[in-house]
Amino acid sequence: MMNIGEAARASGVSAKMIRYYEETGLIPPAGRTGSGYRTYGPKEVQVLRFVRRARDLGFPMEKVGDLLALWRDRERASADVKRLAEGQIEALETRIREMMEMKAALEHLVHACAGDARPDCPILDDLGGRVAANHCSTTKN
Amino acid sequence: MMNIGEAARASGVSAKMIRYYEETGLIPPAGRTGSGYRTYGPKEVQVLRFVRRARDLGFPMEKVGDLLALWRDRERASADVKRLAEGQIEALETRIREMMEMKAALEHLVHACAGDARPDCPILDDLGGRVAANHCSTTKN
DNA sequence: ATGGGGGTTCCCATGATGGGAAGGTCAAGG
DNA sequence: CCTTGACCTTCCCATCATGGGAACCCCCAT
Repeated sequence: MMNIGEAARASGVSAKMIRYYEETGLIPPAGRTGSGYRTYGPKEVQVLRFVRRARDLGFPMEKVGDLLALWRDRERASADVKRLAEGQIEALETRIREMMEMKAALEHLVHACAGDARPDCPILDDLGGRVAANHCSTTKN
Repeated sequence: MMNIGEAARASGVSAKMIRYYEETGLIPPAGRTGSGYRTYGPKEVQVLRFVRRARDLGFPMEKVGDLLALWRDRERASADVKRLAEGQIEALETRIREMMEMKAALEHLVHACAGDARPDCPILDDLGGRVAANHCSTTKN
């Protein structure tokens, strides 16, 4: 039996987060020593590592809860797990796409900017809503 | 002169956010009518649109503040603006990379999961820290 | 018994946004 | 003139996941 600090080190989840997960019901309340210290055994540490890995894969806490429930349910269908994972892949794809659009727009602007000591700057012109003078207009035709 | 609702519609920034930007000092305090309503002219709306576009490009509020300062400074060097934009591109790249790694890991797991009615699931096995039996182990040799 | 390194709870902050309550204001129409 | 509905004001709370820190208690080794 380990205390919360040891469990944190063993699982890679900070003590702060362990308490938070418990408070929000993601994980069941840990046992307590007579003086109120939380205690963790190997099984609890495994749960924490599970949570850690799922979070590392970008699952929001709520989905981690769903995954934990499936993990505990020996009657589960692997299809349910797969669905969750595919949903997460889609969520990631959406965010990746959004960020790549931002990046592309920025690269376009950066490309048009001289980046020297002069004040003229198509980046600011664009942000300010100006038409960017003569530099590849948005309505290309 | 428009009130905050009209300015919100004209700029694409919600009234709530306009007040927040003012409160945090990102934009200067708006003028007020005798009865306390905030008033906005075309110039103020342009500032709001500037903020909106910069946020759409993923700049955090702090950097938006920097951009606004450069925008207002007619002595600026475009190199300074470009540096900010390039920094933002890097920030985006980092986050994109992280998410693509998550996505790749998930795809790997999803690929290995039958996704049927049976409970056996390499996804859960992996999250639980098991070695995934005989299915392309992590230490491939 | 004392000191240092834990543990415990509770509150606050982040970043950017939305929701909502309580109360004042404005404009249009009866 | 008064009502009504849409709008404004401020203030508080919630999100999501995480960290910081205060105040206090506990355990072990010296």
